[in-house]
Amino acid sequence: MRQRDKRLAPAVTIKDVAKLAGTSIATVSYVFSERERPLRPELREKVLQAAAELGYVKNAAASSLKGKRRGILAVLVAQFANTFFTRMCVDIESIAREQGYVVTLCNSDEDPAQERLILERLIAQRIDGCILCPALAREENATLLRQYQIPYVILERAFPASFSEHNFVGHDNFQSGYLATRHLLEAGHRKIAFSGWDSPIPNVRERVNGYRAAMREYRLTADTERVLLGPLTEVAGRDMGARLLAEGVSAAVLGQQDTAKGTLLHFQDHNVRWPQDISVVMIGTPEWADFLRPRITCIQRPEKQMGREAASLLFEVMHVPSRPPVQRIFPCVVIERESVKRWEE
Amino acid sequence: MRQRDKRLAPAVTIKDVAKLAGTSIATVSYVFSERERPLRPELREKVLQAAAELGYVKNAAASSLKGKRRGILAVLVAQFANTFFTRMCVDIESIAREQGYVVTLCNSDEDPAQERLILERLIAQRIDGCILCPALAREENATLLRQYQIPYVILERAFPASFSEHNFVGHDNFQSGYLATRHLLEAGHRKIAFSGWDSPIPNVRERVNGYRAAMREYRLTADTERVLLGPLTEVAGRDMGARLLAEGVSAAVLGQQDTAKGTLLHFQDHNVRWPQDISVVMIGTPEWADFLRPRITCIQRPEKQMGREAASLLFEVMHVPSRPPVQRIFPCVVIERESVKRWEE
DNA sequence: TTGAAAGCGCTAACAG
DNA sequence: CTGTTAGCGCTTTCAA
Repeated sequence: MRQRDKRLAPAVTIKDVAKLAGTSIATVSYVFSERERPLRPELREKVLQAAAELGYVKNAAASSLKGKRRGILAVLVAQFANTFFTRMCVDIESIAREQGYVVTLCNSDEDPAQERLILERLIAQRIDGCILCPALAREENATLLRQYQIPYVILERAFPASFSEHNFVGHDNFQSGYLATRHLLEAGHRKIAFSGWDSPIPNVRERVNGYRAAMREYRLTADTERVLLGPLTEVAGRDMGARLLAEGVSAAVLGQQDTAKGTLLHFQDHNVRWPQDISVVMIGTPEWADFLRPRITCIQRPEKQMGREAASLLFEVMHVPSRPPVQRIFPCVVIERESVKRWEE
Repeated sequence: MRQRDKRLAPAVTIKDVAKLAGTSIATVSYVFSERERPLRPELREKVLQAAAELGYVKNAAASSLKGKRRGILAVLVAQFANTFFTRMCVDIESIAREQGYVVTLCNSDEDPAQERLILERLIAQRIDGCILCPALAREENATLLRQYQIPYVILERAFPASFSEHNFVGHDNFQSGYLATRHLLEAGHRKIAFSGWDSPIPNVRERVNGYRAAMREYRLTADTERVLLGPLTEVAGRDMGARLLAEGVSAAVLGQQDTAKGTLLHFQDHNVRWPQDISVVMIGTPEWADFLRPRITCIQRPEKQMGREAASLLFEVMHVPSRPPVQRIFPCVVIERESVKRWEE
């Protein structure tokens, strides 16, 4: 009676079901548990009946108290609205669901303090596992996960100093820069610039290294290199567009898709045509690229596979927490289109 | 000792903290509870110390057992990768975080069965509240939330038959169709088509109604109306592009952004120029529209405000569950650009 | 086959 | 001020 005073009727519990079915709570528990236990079929039926009648749903939180899994996985990314992440998340989510987990998708918005706060909340929820794409690629918060013994996988952004200490899924940034540059070199270009995000994250730096390596292979010395970096904004990208033209290069690697957007908008607004005026290769495959004509030659990262891999690696870690960390790096491919023309000196 | 046999060390609990601080578990509980209780400052300090030393984090699941809130809010959308939803989610998430909640973001992928499964999982987690954008605008699953007394807000897709029975936040679909059409009519167009998604969702139908209403205001009879609908794919959109041209209209309302993408790609690939060859107004503001030249006149929906409103309405419902349902409909605005030319008969 | 009962980690009377 | 204790809903051992 006192309970009825509350605004909400209390949720139906195992006890209510047991009473209605005329059995004990243990029996009800077993009916809804994964663990098998011999049970007279008609009793089982009665329990199921009663549960359906009352609309019983097992309380996962209570269940977790007794050492059962919580049924929650977290995915914490740094740039929620970035399609690169969104695409991976879609697959992570569907795999997790197949395995009976709900996924909590959070956004640190590239802010380590925010990320820390979110992780603390997630730890308070006693999540079963976490896929983390660390804000600004900072390691400190990953340590939290380790400290609380939560199985986790680092996604896409590695910690160079302790690379092999974490489970990791990412793509080969070096290779993406290398492939993009080599593609231009093979087309005869020699004055090639690289533009991208001037970030604390090693990813773009790795791409720059790939660019440099390719340049070296063609015996191009350091003084021929042109690396333009700037903040992660459209405006900065536009600015890089202008600088790219001022540099007088015949080709450019657009090394990061958000800044590339600004650069290409600048080109478009100033009647700079590709590949006539400048040849370009972009790292990434944002949706807006579908509208560019001529179409842009891109370096494609295998987002779907990466998402699937991150999820299955997480499950492996959850099953065998003592497993030594593994790192899985995915290669990229060149999607050749019409933004590169042959260059004859 | 037996505990140590497990692969994972057991999480530190209130008991461990109490022991180290040399106090009772009740005291520890109060230190970490929102409820105030007079407490000697130095004791409080000792508890905090001990907790920090052990790395104690309150178990939200256990806490929820005693009627405390769980600290989880769910957002379940039908099209996870659609920027319209993503943008709203970003704001919902940040508001929820301010209030101390973790947001679980799920994707039903426009499949009611999937949606039901997810909702059951969420109910099992005893989420504190839910924002639901129902797959195919079907009502059946919203009923689940009501049945389990979970505070909820329906987002963006209304149930016409029982509109006022649910808390709702959405934009004015009728008005968006109306404004788009009137904009074209005011520019002198009379042969105007409407294209969009042939969906079971009332939203696009409402937009069509808006289109019709505007046409009527200009004394255009039903036989001058041209409504083209098709599936939610780029290919279907391209097809609509071709049909739009075949219809010989001078202007079109692109009533849904995913099909609009196909239509505009078709135009682009067939050298159909806007506004020279056809004037267009699009409902929606997808990111790719930034690249279209001339720029497309759009109907903008206030995504940010809608997200914030959905979140705050949910909090209101959570505080006063008995509150009669309210519906909040947001108006749209015309963002005028260069895709409409004056039409002289 | 089934049930009784002892907790899981935490909250909140209630008693000192 | 602070500690004791009875649960919250569920799992699982042990006994019947």
